[in-house]
Amino acid sequence: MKIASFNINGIKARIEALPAWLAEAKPDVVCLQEIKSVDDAFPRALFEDMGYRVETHGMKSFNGVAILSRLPLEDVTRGLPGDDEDIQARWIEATVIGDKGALRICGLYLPNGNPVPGPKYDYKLAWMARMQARVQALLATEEPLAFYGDYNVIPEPQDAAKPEAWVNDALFLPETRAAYRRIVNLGLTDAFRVRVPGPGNYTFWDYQAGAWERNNGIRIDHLLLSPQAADRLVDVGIDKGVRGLEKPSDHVPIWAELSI
DNA sequence: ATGCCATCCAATGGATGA
Repeated sequence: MKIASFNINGIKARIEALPAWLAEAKPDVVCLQEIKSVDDAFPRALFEDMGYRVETHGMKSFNGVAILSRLPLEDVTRGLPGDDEDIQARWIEATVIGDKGALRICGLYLPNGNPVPGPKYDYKLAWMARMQARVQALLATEEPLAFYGDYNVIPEPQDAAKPEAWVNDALFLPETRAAYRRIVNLGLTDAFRVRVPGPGNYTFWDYQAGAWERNNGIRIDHLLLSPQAADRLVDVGIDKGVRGLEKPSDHVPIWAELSI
């Protein structure tokens, strides 16, 4: 199955670009971030008519995640465990039923965290600790797992065109990268990085200052796989061309083909 | 650079993003 992650920066603004990419890329499952819509306002029928089941976890104005799937979904849950006070819509899980087995997929929109220091950065680090606990709990099942989404983390200097510009940013601070490594080091595989070494692979280009035209990008959207899912990894890619089309998101889709 | 662009909501600007 081909599974993608795409931060669309608003479903209303991407009402043409998202279906166009789906028709071209034909993913079986897509994790969306920043739908910026309440569940009732999400244009479900548009995607159902294309053959996708639609599961949303939205809120007014900001954040919001969703899973679109042409394969059956079971046991959909919403929200990242660990803080009943947290009302931000950033986490959704579902079990996808493939031809050769099941995959538990978690779609996530990890907090940005800027400015640093401050409550937003504290929230980011606390959220990452909660995610670490959730990943650890799921890994105990020894089932194939996929954690797809916008991590708002630049893992290494080679993941930014200008790493020096990010040294004081919440996406690249040593404490952020260490928190990200604590998650990866539970035993997850960065599906893109194990297949494509080297610099120059980005998933985000700012709208400002001609970042796209200058290829001033960063790699912050990641596909992390549990050992049982990584065993099934067939191919990966970043659909970079989407960034140059009409009315694009500032992120582009990233995908992996798994033999499941 | 501390917001050059974009989005959303609501109001003719503010909050947010990365």
